[in-house]
Amino acid sequence: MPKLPYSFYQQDNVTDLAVQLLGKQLFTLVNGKLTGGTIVETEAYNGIADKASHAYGGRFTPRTSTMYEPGGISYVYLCYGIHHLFNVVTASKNTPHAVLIRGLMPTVGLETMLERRKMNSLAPRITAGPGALAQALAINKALNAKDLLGDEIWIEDNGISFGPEEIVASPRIGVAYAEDHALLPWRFYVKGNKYVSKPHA
DNA sequence: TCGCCGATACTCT
DNA sequence: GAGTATCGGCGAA
Repeated sequence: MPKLPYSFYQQDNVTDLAVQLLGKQLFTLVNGKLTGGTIVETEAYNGIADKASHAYGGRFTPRTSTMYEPGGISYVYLCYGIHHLFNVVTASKNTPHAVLIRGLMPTVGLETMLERRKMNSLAPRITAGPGALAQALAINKALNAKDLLGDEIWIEDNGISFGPEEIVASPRIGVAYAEDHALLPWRFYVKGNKYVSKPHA
């Protein structure tokens, strides 16, 4: 299956791009283990204009500098001291847009994922939620700022796409501090899918 | 099945 | 020194 080209990642409209990522296949190859699945939940972060973004107001720190790179690389960071979160950097250089991947339907490397998650049997929580899927795919800071057309972490298009009636737009999660921007419907997920994180619809 | 609550360490002020 | 784009265990129904 073809990997998504740079032209896909460098689109300016980050919310459109977040919708288009639903149904794409995310893979990692870590320590010789291939794991991956279908993306079923995303959130858009709209650069310097978005109060919920780390780059709000043009904030530029060692951590956020990755987001200012041209679209087509990963942005991985630690949240709440425990969880790694995986984002796709989008748009062109110096436009710090990003899409957070929040939910994945596992298809490849189930045994490896169960082992990494310390689970005995398959349950939706194996990859439902951004911290959970990062652990299942062995995503950590070593995978920050990686080329998404490389051979450690990448996204493929296998032709799966969801119709508008299958996609739900809702407010983003955990960003209540973003005031008026907290209610923007920039979280997108596949209706009824078991691998979507908490608030289902 | 649902909702509450605490863990935990890194980043920036 | 404070705040954080979360998860999972526990108890109640």
